[in-house]
Amino acid sequence: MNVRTLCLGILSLQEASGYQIKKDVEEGLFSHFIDASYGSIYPALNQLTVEGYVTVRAEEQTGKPDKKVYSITEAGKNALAKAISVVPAKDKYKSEFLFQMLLKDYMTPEMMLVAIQKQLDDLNEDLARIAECSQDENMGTGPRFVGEYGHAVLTAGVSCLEYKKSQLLQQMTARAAE
Amino acid sequence: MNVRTLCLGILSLQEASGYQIKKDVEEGLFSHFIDASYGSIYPALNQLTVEGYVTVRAEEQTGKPDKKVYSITEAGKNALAKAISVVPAKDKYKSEFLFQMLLKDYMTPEMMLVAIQKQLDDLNEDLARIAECSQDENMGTGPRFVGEYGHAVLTAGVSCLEYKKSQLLQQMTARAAE
DNA sequence: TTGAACCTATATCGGATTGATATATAAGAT
DNA sequence: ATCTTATATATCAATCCGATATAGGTTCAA
Repeated sequence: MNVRTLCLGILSLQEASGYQIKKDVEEGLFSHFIDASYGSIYPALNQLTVEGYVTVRAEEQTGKPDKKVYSITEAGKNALAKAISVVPAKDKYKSEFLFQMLLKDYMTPEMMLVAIQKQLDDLNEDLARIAECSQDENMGTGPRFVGEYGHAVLTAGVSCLEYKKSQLLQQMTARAAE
Repeated sequence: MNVRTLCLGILSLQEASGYQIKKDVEEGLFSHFIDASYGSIYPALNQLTVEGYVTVRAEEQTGKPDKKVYSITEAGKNALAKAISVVPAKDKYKSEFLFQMLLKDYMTPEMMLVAIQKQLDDLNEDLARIAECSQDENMGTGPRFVGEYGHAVLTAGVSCLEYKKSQLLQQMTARAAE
């Protein structure tokens, strides 16, 4: 799945500027399973415009720079439906944290605690974001599905790490008492 | 975390060829949280050799092509310890599946079922891989930590999807009965 | 027996993507 | 006054993926 399809997907839910799309993938419900940078979003929107899958209109704003608002066309909706009606590729998950834990013999217990706490903070931040999005009563079934899946997975990660953290703290105090 | 650090990490556990590193990343305990292609592994190994962080030796094999076995040096171990003693970057998770579910209004129920089943198969495949690795009694505490975390998260995903799948099947039979 | 399919092994390259940076405007804080 | 933060678009070097090329060896059924 490339950034072009990602943009079509977001624009199928609401028209938006490049900046807003970036914000959606950074802070919205999308944030915990999608990523894209300005360097890929802006070229993608330009290409989609040329291909006729989206239209642009410049919108003046008071107190803010003008923005280009992109809207999906019928051709774009067809292209989107076609692009997502495939067997999904396997999830990609990259974790610097787990890589560190795998090599924890090279780390001090203090550094390990810092890493675990960072991971817990990250997971709880995502959970808070999902909880916030779930407030919205008129949320569609799609976002609800994604939110529930995310909640289940993140909660399991938090539980596991809270346990690991307590174990580590016990070990550290035991060692300090010697 | 770049591919150079990844290679150093793997070589700190065992000496290996570029091909073996790729296999580890694809099928080993690493597989569900790390990814790297030949196109990044081979250049990384060459660079690490020049930098003096690894050494190479050619090894002849009967019945197989010769291989270049890479070993980590003391300088390499120091560089590794330094590289992983940092606050870890946030996990990156990309899911084509969740993107599809978010836009499920553009999909048929049949296609949705296919996607959910694919995701279940992927999760169960990872769980099986972890179970297989956990057989090893002399597994260090690092791999055990990672295996337990992976097990917790993946199991939660499977439970959630099994429920979603049963709900969808009910809806489909109900609709067919009309 | 032969050739199709598959495994080990290294290497390269086009194209996609990231992360950082540049530019511009304006609100709000100190 | 000046600093930080937010909106908004754009570009680019460095990195990385996915596919492909090459080459020798094994297995096994037609």
